[in-house]
Amino acid sequence: MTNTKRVSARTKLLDAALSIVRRKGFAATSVDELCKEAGVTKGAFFHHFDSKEALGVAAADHWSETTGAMFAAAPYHQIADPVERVLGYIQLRRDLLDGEEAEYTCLVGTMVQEAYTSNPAIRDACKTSIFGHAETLEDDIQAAIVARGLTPDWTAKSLALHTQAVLQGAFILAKASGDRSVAEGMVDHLARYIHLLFSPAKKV
Amino acid sequence: MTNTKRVSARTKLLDAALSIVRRKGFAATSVDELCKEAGVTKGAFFHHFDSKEALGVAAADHWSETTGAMFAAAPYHQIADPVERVLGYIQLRRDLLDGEEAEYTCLVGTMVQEAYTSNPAIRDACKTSIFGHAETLEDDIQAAIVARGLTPDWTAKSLALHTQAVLQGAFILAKASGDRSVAEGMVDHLARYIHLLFSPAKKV
DNA sequence: CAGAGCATACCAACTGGTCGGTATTTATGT
DNA sequence: ACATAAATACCGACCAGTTGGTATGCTCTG
Repeated sequence: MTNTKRVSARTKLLDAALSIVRRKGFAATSVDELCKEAGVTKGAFFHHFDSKEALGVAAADHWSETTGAMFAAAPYHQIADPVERVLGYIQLRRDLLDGEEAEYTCLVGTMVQEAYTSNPAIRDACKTSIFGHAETLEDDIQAAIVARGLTPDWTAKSLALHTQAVLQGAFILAKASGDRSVAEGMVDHLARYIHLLFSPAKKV
Repeated sequence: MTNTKRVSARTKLLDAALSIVRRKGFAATSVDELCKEAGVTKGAFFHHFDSKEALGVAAADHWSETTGAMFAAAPYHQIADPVERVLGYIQLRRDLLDGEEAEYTCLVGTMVQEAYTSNPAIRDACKTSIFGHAETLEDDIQAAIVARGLTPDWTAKSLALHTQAVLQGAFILAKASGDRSVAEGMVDHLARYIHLLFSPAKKV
């Protein structure tokens, strides 16, 4: 729709939202604060977004796009064995925990807790982001099931969602403890679970 | 300290906080709203709590006490086999997902996401609640390790925390999707993981 | 000059918090 | 047992600052 020459105020506001909302939550983040961080005025804000709620929806979409592009370009996709590919994804998520300071958490996981009853539009945008990302894992998991000749009593979809649940939960424990390394322990358990599920040493 | 004959305003405010904060988040819950729900006035609020922040800390503590008492009284503790006892806990958590309308989520998991950078006192109270609850599982898991004669490369503590991460993450996915049954799928995966870890069919 | 992009000034509603006062217990002295 | 003093619990009007949102106008570019 818009051309967005240079760095538009809209993009700067969305980036500011990603940063501040992840730290403080959506409700605690004021429009003024967003504008100050982005270096624009309130007039610019309400020129690009009809309301603070609309900014929340746009931020969730923006999050889906940026993270989606990042995971799509990740090298783990080139691993031949589908089981190793799934484990490659989990290893990537583990590596990301050591990333930039306090920039490791998930925007939509944070927002949806505040919005799931009071703000359907934001909740739906968060839902699309989380479940859409899970779908990118589903094919690899299904291929892994076929490759190992399994006939599990669980679905590829449910396991893909389980990985997201573990990651979201790991973020919460990391935030509560103030120590990101505890999250690594959770991800290690997840990797071990995947390993056990697809291990040929299983019988009965 | 206080005797709290009848139903004191303090208790009513804490109960109101449990209800509203879990639905809307801490920042989006106003003091006025809390008072209205509790049926008391602002004077009562600031008589019992120095600030809204102090209410948040007290609510987290209140949450720890009520849920702690509930889990302590649960029948799964009487299961003889420690592995089955751990699975009994997970089954209980699964059953709770079908509980009262929108009353299945965790107060401290919601609050800590908003408070972990901006409010150390609340964050610490949430940390104590989550990690304290995890500790009640640790002994059973350790006993299970001994009972099965395992020498795992993971600790009872890390597995206890992993269960909490799965549950917290399951809440987020349930909120995002508006469907609590997806959370059941995550818990089932957790139960399967526990089963595989302590399964005697494992080798190498 | 038309319209997108943005800035400034402004507003009503709401925010957390204060303050003087009153009702209700509880503690104490006799 | 009873009066009284002293806390404690609670009320509700009020406040200054902040909130999301608006109205208007300037300034570019095509």
